[in-house]
Amino acid sequence: MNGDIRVRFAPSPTGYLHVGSLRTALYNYLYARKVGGKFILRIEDTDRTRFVEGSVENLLKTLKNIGLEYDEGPEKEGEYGPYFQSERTELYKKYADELINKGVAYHCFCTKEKLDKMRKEQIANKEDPKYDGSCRKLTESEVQEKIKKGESYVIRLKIPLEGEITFYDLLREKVTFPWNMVDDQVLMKSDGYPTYHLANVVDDHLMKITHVIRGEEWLSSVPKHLYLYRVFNWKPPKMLHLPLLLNPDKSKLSKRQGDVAVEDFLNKGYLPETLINFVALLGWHPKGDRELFTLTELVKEFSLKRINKAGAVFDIEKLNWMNAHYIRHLKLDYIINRSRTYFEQAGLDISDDKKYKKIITFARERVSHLDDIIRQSMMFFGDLEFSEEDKRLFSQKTSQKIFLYWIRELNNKNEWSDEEINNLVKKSSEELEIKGKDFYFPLRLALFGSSHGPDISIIIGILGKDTAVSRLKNCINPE
RNA sequence: GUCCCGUUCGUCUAGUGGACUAGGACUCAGGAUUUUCAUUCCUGCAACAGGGGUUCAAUUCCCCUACGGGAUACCA
Repeated sequence: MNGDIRVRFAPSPTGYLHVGSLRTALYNYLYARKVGGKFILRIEDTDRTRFVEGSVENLLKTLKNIGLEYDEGPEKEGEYGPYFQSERTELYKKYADELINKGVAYHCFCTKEKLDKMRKEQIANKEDPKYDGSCRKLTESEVQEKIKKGESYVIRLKIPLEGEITFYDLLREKVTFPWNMVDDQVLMKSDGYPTYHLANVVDDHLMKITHVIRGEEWLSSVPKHLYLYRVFNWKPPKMLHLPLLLNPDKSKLSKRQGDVAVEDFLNKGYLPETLINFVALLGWHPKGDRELFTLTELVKEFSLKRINKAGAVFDIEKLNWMNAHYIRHLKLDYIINRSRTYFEQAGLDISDDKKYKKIITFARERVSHLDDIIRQSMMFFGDLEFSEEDKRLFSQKTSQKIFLYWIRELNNKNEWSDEEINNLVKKSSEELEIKGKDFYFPLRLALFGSSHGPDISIIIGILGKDTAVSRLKNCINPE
């Protein structure tokens, strides 16, 4: 029905996928899926000075890992490619020339040094820092002469000098900017690459983008963009500027105050399900109180109208809670598979499937991100280490009695069910007349390495009879 | 500085001109369950930025102030 709706996610490859960008991508994705439109990925790699080797691959991988599939983009060519701006420079040049010919753009030969100096003086004089437009006045022959001499130049847009522009943002109704606040934007840099503003407008038009959904940091650039649409005589897309994601101190979410790279979260064992769910709720909320959603459910619920206007603090505590929830409630096999890599990294042997499964069943209740699952499982591998205090507890008569009793009983059989172990717990406690803490603490400590923890039956179920017995023997006093 | 955007518990948010004693979630505190730990469950703490209007009535509409954020690059 809305097959003509086309949205895009247009990151620049400067390192990693930021969680803020993830949210932008997600909202674009959700909207496209909701209305049956197309979701396009375009790489905005026009700044070669900030380009980071490998970051495109990284970005594609992260998008894939998180489960956001695009309809057109790198490695998935559609009708409107290429989807790398660096491969479209001829196009931008063509359109920039067109603007020059129309008289709405001009060559500017001002050096960076000159511009920096101008800006500093303007600030010192309490003027608005702005290009003074000196190259606007150059005649055609002056321009040609400078070009012939090999002077480097940029192409600037001739922004109207007075009046104002009003446009409609899907979130905030009317927004008005006075033109004298808008600078003569550089369209083509001296290295022959376009700036964001030109490339973005040209590509959005050529790629038939109908809705631009992006971060609020672009709101004040809208006048430039709309002016470009006007002088090209193109129909502008609808615009929607998302509120920013914030640090706890309310500044723009940044690396300095914690993780912001999606891949880092993924590596730490935050599940894609969590990240999607959590980030979706930062600045958007469906009707009602529900907050746990799968991607598919989000698509069903999503509506641009319910996006908030105010910035949202990225609260790691709530992320942790949600991730812990998913770790506990998603399919066990899924968590088992996702956890494997952490055990491998730690060099722990998980070749015994049954044992490994039991460990995950136990440990998933106690972690909020998967890389922590190792700390919760260590005690089932290798030898336990005990403090002096632990050893004092072991050497108590009652402790020794418990250990001897259990070694003897356990050795009667090779396979023990949970129920049998629980019965043995009861029986031994009664027969030895040792109860509560005095009974459980030494036993659990000897088997598990901590006096607090799961049921004895769970511990022995994971360790197996042989390991359990050998751990108990280890705590028997020599005399 | 200037322009633009925003403002409900500490945080994410729901909400409507009167049903609001402002709802949910996270955190925190207390309790129940559990031998202990974790889980689970219950209870509690906690907000409409301030000031003016409009109205019979404003958290909800308008204006101002304050505060926060964004932009002000040959970065995106």
